[in-house]
Amino acid sequence: MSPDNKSATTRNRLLEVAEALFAQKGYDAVSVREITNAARCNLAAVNYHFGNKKTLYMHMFRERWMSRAQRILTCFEENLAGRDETSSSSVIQALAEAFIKGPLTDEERLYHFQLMTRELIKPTDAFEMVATETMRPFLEKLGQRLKPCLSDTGDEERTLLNILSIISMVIYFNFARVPVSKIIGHAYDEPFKDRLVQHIVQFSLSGIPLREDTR
Amino acid sequence: MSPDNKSATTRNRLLEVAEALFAQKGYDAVSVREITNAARCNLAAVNYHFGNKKTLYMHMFRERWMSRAQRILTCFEENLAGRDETSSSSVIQALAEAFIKGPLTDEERLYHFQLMTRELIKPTDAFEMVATETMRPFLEKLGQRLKPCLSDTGDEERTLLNILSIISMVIYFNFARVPVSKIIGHAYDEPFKDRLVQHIVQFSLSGIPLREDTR
DNA sequence: GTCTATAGCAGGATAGAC
DNA sequence: GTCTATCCTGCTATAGAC
Repeated sequence: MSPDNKSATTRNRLLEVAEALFAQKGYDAVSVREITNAARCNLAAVNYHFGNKKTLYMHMFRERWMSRAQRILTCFEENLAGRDETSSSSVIQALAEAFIKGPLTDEERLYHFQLMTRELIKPTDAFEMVATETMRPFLEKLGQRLKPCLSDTGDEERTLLNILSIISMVIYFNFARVPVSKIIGHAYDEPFKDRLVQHIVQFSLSGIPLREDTR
Repeated sequence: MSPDNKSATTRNRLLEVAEALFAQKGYDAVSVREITNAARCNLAAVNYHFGNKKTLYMHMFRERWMSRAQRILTCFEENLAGRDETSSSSVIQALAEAFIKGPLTDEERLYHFQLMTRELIKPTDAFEMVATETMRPFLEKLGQRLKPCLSDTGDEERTLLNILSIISMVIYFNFARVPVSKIIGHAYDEPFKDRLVQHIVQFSLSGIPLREDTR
């Protein structure tokens, strides 16, 4: 119930390195030995603290991934608080900034999106947890913000597709950073992130910039 | 050099089941035993035909994934041939249809995108191959088609971001079919795919549909 | 080309000393 | 709570019969 400091830090180190390794390599590609070596503790520590490897993964998701998602959501609302909350561009910019610039370090952000993308391709028990406790409330909140701005409020499916499309860009430009960097020819530095946010806002609001005669 | 039919079919069965299993579970989660059992052949067959597990994966990517990508590209160009090739909506619709409806069965399409997404998260040697032989030429071709329609032809980065944003939606709505189905409340049937293509075209051309006073 | 048998090793998990 | 030692299962890969 009240673990002493030493056990708490071992437990936390395990969660920390587990997140990094599971994100980079995927659940099956990481061995418990690799995790405990990286956390500078004994092989048996995983079983002592979490019972088994699978439960470590679930605890990692609950205690680290979901709290990060919460930080992003909080950042989104703080971004919005300082702006016109009823304008669609404010909402989308607040959203894009929370995800692409946001409160996370570049490393944290990469791991966060790698883990989520892995769950999207091959959902585990963690996905159900994330879907009900994080994604659904977030989609609801986002829907409430955006619906007043949308013209087709009657069509629930179209509204959802619009929101998911914005999310798809945010996800893509985060989890596919390595190949995107290769394609555009430079790294994800701060100026580029600013341009990326601007691009997402503009694309979401009016699509690609078209010459008048080619629509 | 000229394998008889029997060996060819064993080899092909191996490639076929390997693709399905690697796509669904990821490289490390699939054992050679599982593959050879599913292909109804012997454990040693993988080593006889491909040397080792890793080489099987690479051959699978080269012989199955890339030929599928080629079929999608061909479909894109056929879609385009029947329409106004200079209109941006034609180009985007041809693109979205090639990927979302296209020449693949639903199962093939799912595997195709799962494999690509796995390579995006954690690139292997296959990614380099795909990047140079498939993605780059495809981006070039797409760029040539779309650039004449875009108004900011001077800014290479903005052009790329626009193209990547369209691609991000196509990828997302394919690889995340399961969660998207849950969110929208029904399966990816043909009518929905039509609506999805229309949505992607419209979103790409003009973004979310806004009420006049909320921009 | 296909099979069986097995070498050789790495994996998750546990028992029990400290 | 942390460690060492160990069990046992399952893995990749290969040798060699057919």
